Amino acid sequence: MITSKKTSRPRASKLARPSGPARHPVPAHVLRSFTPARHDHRRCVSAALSKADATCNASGRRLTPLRRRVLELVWRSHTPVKAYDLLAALGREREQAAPPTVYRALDFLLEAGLVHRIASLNAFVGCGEPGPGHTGQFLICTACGTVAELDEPALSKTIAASAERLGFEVRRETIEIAGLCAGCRRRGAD
Amino acid sequence: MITSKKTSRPRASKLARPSGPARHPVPAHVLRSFTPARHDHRRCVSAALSKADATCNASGRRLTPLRRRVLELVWRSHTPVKAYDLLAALGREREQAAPPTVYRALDFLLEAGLVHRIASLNAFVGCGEPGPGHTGQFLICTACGTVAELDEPALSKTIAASAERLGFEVRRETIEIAGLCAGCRRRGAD
DNA sequence: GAAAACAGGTTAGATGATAACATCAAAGAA
DNA sequence: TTCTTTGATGTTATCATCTAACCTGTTTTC
Ligand SMILES: [Zn+2]
Ligand SMILES: [Zn+2]
Ligand SMILES: [Zn+2]
Ligand SMILES: [Zn+2]
Repeated sequence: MITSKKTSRPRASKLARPSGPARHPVPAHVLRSFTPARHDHRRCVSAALSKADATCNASGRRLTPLRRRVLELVWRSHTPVKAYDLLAALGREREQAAPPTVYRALDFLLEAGLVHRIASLNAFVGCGEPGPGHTGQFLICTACGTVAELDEPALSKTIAASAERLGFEVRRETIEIAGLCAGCRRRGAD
Repeated sequence: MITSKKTSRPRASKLARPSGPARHPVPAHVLRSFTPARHDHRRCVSAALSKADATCNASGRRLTPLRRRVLELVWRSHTPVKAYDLLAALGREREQAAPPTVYRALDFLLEAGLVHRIASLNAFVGCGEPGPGHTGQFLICTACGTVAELDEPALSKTIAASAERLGFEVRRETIEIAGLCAGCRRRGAD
């Protein structure tokens, strides 16, 4: 884990730019997702928790200790977490933990836009950029399990155009791309 | 169901064209999906079964009576079917039907590309255009439950470009767009 | 025909998610 | 403050989805 703690914000454009004519810069949190060995994950966690505090305060939602703890557990890695794994983790630190405990916390976090559900995996990941009107677009590495969240307006636009032609009104997008991340490709994962 | 059985193929272009400058024609099976009252669904079913026979023959797969029957049940509508509904339907017509019966049949049909799994619904739909290298892109009406399959190269291309920038190798796309179909919008569904 | 591969039956259980009701704490109203 | 309402969590039970493991019979292949 390399830290570089000083600068107030890691500059995405500095780190990114693998080659192509990137029309818009790759967000920092995406990069961190796919460089698990090379980043200080504690920063991801604390950033996520701060943002959660902020957005909940702003929207009048109550980020209770339990909910906050579940969010923290979700953020233990960039790999999607199963509800029952969360349940097990909770069970280790408090006596009372039943399925509804964790599912209710997850419902809250989903509602608040702090986590996303990965439908194709029945699992949950923390959202790196919580905010309104942001739909989940995910790259999922089948080798290391890491999930990176995209935010490609072009993608949504293409979908909107397609839907438009059929008179279809888009409400929710579920986009989950499975494959191999750069790291796993390099080390010849299958 | 209104029939109009005579013409050898329903003309997509005739029915479609809601307004826009459709860059490529909307495939017939997509249109049929979203006009449930206006098409002879028996044609969908028999077409699907013929194609299934053909592709299985071509690829040396065995479309056994059970598998064929499950496919037929999946095709009872353009609405995704739950595995346990299939199981119940099977149970009504034969004595022996347990979960593995239907899940194994579904696995086969998925493998053969004859049905798709809708991850966001834990359900299955028949594939209108079975064939290799074709990834699922779905529009799902939350009001009437109808699912239409898209095949938008532009969409895949956009995803590929995005993935490229991150060095990500795409293997499988899960694209499920929930919303309202034209019909349900007209009749003011929510 | 024997061996191998495959389809399906059968039993049991793992995993994922929710319903319904009880209890307690926080937020608002009187 | 005290009452009231709302919301968060505990608790129990159950439903829903999916799979492992083992067995039997049927095709394929040699
Ligand atoms: Zn991290
Ligand atoms: Zn990876
Ligand atoms: Zn039809
Ligand atoms: Zn509809």
